[in-house]
Amino acid sequence: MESLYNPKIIEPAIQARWQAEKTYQVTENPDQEKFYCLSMLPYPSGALHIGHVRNYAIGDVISRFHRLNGKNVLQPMGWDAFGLPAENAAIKNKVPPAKWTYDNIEQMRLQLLSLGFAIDWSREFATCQPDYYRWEQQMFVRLFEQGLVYNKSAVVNWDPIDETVLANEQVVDGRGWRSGALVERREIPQWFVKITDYADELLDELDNLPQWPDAVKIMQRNWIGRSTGVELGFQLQDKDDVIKVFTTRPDTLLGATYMAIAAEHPVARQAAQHNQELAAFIEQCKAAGSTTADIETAEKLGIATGLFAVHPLSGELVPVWVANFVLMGYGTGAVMCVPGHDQRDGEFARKYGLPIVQVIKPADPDKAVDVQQEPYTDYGILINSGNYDGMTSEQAFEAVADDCAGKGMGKRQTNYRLRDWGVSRQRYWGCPIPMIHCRACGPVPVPEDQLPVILPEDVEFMGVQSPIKADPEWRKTTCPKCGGAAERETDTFDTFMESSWYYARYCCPGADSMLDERADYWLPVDQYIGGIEHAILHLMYFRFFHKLMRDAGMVHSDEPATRLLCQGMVVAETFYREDQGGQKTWYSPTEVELEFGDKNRIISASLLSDGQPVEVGAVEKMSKSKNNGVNPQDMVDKFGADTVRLFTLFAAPPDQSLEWSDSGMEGAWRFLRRVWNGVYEHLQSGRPGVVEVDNLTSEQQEIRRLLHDTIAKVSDDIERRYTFNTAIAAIMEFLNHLQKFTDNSATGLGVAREAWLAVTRLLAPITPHLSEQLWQELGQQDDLQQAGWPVVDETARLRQQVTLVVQVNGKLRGRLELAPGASQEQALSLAQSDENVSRHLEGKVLRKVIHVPDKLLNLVVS
RNA sequence: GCCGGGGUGGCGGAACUGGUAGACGCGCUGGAUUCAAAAUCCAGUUCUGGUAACAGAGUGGGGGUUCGAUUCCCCCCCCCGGCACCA
Repeated sequence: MESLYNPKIIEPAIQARWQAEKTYQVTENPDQEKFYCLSMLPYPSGALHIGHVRNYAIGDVISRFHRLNGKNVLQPMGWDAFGLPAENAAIKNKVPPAKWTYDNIEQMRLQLLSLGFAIDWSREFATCQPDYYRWEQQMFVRLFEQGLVYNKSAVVNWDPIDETVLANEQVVDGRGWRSGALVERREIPQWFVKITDYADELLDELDNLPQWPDAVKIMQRNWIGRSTGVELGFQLQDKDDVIKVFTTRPDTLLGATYMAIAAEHPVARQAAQHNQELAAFIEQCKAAGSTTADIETAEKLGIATGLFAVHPLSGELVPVWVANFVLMGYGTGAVMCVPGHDQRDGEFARKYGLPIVQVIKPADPDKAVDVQQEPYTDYGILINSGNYDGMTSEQAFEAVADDCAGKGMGKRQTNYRLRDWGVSRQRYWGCPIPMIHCRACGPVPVPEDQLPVILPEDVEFMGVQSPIKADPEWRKTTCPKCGGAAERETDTFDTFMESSWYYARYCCPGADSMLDERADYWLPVDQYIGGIEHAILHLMYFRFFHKLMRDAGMVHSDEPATRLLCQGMVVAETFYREDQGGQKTWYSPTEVELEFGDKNRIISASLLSDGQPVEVGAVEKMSKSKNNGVNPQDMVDKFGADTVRLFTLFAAPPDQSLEWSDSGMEGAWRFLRRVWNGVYEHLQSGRPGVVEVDNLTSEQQEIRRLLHDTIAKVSDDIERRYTFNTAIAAIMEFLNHLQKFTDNSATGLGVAREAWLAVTRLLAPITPHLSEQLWQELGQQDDLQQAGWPVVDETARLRQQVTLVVQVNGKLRGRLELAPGASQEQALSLAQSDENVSRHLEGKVLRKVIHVPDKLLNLVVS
């Protein structure tokens, strides 16, 4: 055995063996329990970042743990290859998006290989390959035929200078990021998939996901936002139009004093034809941002249309306003406003001097309410509501709903905040939407035998215009229905489409249909791992698509993933200098030297190159723009993959953000070297003898007790708790004890051998290269995989003594060592004879004794 | 603005079901080794007072429940993620 730990030699050798022996390639084996461990597939940006390393290190620990426990573990990898960055890179570097993407994949695959993940690479694919996306086109065509796909106009960000649609992130302070033009809201026809048809199931099924984080389930519940209420019609005065609204508070209906409609509402448009002021306001609304955050943070503005609607119950006339906080895409594009009992309606009414009427009073008569100042939004008792006076809100809800229904003015309805999934993108680098527009027949799906509609890859992509939109030849086709000249759809799919079913395709490489029977063996995913930023959108589409595939008979479970782990971001310190113009230049932490003052607080930072000071910024998510990223490849080259893996797992629990630390890396490196040296010295100490567990010294018993406590803790931390940081801490703690155990008798060496063999395997999911090497050095004939995960010897864990904490009035005053199972009387008399405890009891009366056996004794005195 | 998460020593974090706050690691201090340095090893390290034993304070701030609260409840502050075209 080499005396020095040298990962540069052992890691590539072991990786080469894994590759040659296809160690991690798996096939369906009905006789073996399967475990499908999936990490979210990366976007091939060109360089692996620490966030990827963290994600895949977590997945690898879980995969390897279950492999060691005898399961048939599938851990695949692929590439989320369509998307906006490839187009941006193409413009910048004058390289076709496809070439840029494939080159990046090559680089990133090498980086992943050097980290030693137990991945079945034979299943790899990129989502931009026609062999992949053709099945998603087929799915879309079938959904269209089932009526689950429809076309409607929806708002996009329009850049009037570049004449292109911008993504939300391409809009900076209301302007196009390249052109600087003020961005407009514009409506264009787009394709939608009816996810709302599955809203109830997506909501209710969350209760069947006990192993998903509560945070994710709560966010999804709120996102779907199911509410029950009443849809009401307000007849316009002297017109045929009826404005429909939805309300969850029909009990407040008599308090409705005005209505608000969206700028895009047909009634608003019509009214604007004879009202210049209104037309100008509608134009102004178009110029505002379109995201929910923009709308809800913007100042609430409105204007009267001059129209009045008839209140469905009172028959009174209420004014109709256009307001910037009502959106056409939501519900009916109109709301009834009850300023006495709704926060936003109240603010708006006070601002524009609209009448406020109280119709609910608190059930508690002592509670003072002045709705002119502050709306009362809770349920209560009805007042000023005619026949409904005196009813509770709950009773009035039913009565009002019934009465409106009776008059034909409304109906009970379930409403969702969730909107249908708009899948159209006006971009080139995406999966072509397989539709044909025929003048005679309207939209017609591409027949299945003509799929896939292939995206041309060898294109010049110099500007903002999509090459398939710019090329009249690509568009030209014939209508499958009438045979006449027709045009292809030139929009492409939202990339969430590809990432919604890749997990299933991994199960069936090369299948000549979307999926085949192999999917039944592997699905559902047993463990899914990815960033918390995907808690709503991706994970909702992923669950939705699984249900679509289930209803198409392709999969036979209701949910795609049984257990979910969301990891936090990777953050690092930032440093910058600001010039006179306020422009910040960001410096990499590697270029900066820190000076520490009193209590090791950072007092100043300076640039290594010129010695001049730099400002210390916030600790932020690693990014190119803040120049605070760390290249994992540099770290692997310097310390080896095992050290990088160990540090990223040790520095924080997986669901919290991870702060990068160079010295922390060195600590991880030091630990692995201590493990190596420990095995080396153990092997030098002589031949281990047989361990007879009934015939051990107390020291030998103690080290075995600590070992088996450690095995139990590490197993639980990895399998149930996912706290890899505490698992590693427990191994470190045990190593500290093991190094002090210097019993070189034959039995002592036997106990030490048992410990080293266990430590090697406990570390195997985390530092697989080191563990495999040490396993061999320890003279094992079988490979580590066959030996499996260490087994806990419960009898070794039995304690002779436990520590009982003694408190007086809740304050720690002493500790007692006693045999487990001691009674309260025994504990109390021992405690009273303790010097420090009795000092605090002196002159006091014992009022109460609280005894938690083998843990704590609290003496309450006065 | 709305939804979700977080805040504990100089730093990353631990305390799993209401029961010893600070495990483990980093950093720092002192010592051993060395011609010297690196590396390694040993000891110490929440704060205040005390040689020490020990005492007091302490988990973002304020209040509450409890024999006992980092943990449960109420109010507030700050940071992070998401908000439907970044992935």
